[in-house]
Amino acid sequence: MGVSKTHIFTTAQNELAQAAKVLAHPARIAILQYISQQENCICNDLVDVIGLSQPTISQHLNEIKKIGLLQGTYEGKNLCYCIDPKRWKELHLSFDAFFSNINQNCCQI
Amino acid sequence: MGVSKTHIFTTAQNELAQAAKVLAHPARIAILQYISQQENCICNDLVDVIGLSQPTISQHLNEIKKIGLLQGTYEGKNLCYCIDPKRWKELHLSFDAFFSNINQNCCQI
DNA sequence: ATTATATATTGCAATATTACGATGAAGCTA
DNA sequence: TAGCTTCATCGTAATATTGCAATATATAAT
Repeated sequence: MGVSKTHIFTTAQNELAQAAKVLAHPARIAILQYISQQENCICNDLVDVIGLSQPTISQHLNEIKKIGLLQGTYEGKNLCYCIDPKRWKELHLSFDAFFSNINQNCCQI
Repeated sequence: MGVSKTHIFTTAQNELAQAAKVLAHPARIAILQYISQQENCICNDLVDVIGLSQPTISQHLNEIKKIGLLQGTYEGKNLCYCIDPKRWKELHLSFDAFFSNINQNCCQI
């Protein structure tokens, strides 16, 4: 089989899992960390900074873009990728809500 | 190739990605949410609550256990799985630090 | 128009993940 | 002991992910 049974879970559960999946690769963590620290940036920077090939970086950027974390505009021949701060904040809140919701009294030993 | 080049990233980046990978499946989100709300729980509960087979639940629990998020003890024939609140807090802080670290001035449009 | 540079897409190979039936191991109950 | 319950592990099939070479596309500069 190998297919995730997404239909048996809630939308919120699927969305959080989807977001986590984007963060579930060190290259994408590194890319997001780098981008979030720049005034602007282009893909070619990332190839040098991260150390993966240009097609691979492009694919990772695409994954990040899929969950709306990037906003990009062409400036001349260079593509300027930036974090969408609104979406970033949304995800921050989602993860925070998930981690905040825990019963600390669960069978302590 | 298909192998993640973990060696070109920092330990922190790999660890955060590894933690995110555990959250990158709706079943594991659901399991964690369920367990964190219970005083204690057994795998058989989860099979009914989540709706996946017992071996699949067992595998998911194992993934969650790998990053130290579960502490479990046998109580009679039943296994009592619980969240490790210390580890939970650690991960909460890691994700929080990641999301807090953003330069909001990045080329806004 | 031609060339150079930057990014996207395609195709493919290697590996990882997801899921479950079958089976095994461990403990309880009678 | 025999049967039952609970959970882990094995084996296997389907699908997803990761990575890159090759190639395509798009803009800039000459």
